[in-house]
Amino acid sequence: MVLKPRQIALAALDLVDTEGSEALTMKRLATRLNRRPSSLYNHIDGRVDLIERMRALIVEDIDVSSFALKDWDDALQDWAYSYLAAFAAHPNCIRLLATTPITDPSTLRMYETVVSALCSAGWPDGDAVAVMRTVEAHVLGSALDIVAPESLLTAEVVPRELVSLRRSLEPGNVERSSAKYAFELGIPTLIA
Amino acid sequence: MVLKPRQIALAALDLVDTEGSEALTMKRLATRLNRRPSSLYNHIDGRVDLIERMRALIVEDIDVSSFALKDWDDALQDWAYSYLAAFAAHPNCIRLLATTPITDPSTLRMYETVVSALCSAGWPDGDAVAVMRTVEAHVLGSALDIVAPESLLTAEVVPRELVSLRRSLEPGNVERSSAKYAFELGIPTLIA
DNA sequence: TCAAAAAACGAACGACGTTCGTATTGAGTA
DNA sequence: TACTCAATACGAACGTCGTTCGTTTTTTGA
Repeated sequence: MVLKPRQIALAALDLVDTEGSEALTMKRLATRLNRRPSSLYNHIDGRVDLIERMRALIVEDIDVSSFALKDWDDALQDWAYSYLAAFAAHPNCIRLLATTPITDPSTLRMYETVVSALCSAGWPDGDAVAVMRTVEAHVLGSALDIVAPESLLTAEVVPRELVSLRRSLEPGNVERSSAKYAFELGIPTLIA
Repeated sequence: MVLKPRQIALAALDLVDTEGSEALTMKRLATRLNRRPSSLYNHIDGRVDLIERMRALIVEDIDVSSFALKDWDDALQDWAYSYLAAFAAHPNCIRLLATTPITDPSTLRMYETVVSALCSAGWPDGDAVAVMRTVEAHVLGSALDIVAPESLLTAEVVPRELVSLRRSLEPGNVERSSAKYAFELGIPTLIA
């Protein structure tokens, strides 16, 4: 049972999925792989490299095929949906990835596909990446909100006096996600 | 020269503003205050408490007065602008605050004001907080993008083959911010 | 002036990521 | 099958981090 970098990243992904992003330590990861922390460095370049490999695994699930088939606005919408779904499948990873500089080649290749399509559709060079990142920022924000509403704003910490906020945080807000989808759906039309 | 918690948070804010979020260590912060790390614990409860105090300082600059004066949609727009401006003034703090659970009372009070106004305007309890967080997510995403375009996606790491992406990342994309503002301006109307 | 409270300090702790030298494993070849 | 050499696993160690504790120093206020 030789250890491959991809297996390490998969184990890390599962670790974060099941125990949260703060559980991602070399020690705990090595334990899951029946190794010692130092052994992992024979396969990966360190923690940030590990996170970039996790990013690559998630980005694998993002579909960019629409850019070759549809108009830029429809394709952008498909991309946003696929992007959202891929990150929503690994909610605990979002904050981890959002705070690590992107160096993963496959992610950059995805960006290239999007920007290239936008440029071909007539968008100026400077604006194409802006459009893409605007959509991306909203997708990431939505993903954070959809899957982890209590991660940043929890009902327990809200004082009793803030009645409106408390009432709104009661568990009856699952329909928020559909609102998010509707909102996200409006993005491309808005840019157009 | 007695040390007050607010001064510590202000020093931390300046430290992160000038040297980046990774520079926020107790040692470096204490050095700026002519103290030793352990001394800080006589005034603050630890690192997360410190970050919450930094959040409070930034939230101070967010204006919610419109909710008492205007319709909910106009007020929401004013709030979003003010929110964006407050965070854009401290770009290096955004990732720090976005990854720390919110417990700061003044921030929660701001949320209460927003949600309360939305509820008074007829929004259902469950949806009010969703609307607010949707706008907030977009504001944070935009703030990250406007002030730190190279923080996550830098031109240096992009391989030579990805020509469209490289071309789009050349320094001629300052006008993106105006696009962001236009985009953000459309949010309330979109929700309506 | 002086006692009590507040604050600053050094030392120490455990956890973390990481490096290094060495032992062990495993794959390919004689 | 036996051997060789590279790949891999390992323990020990390092420096940094946040934090705690007991003690000393400073500040406060009566």
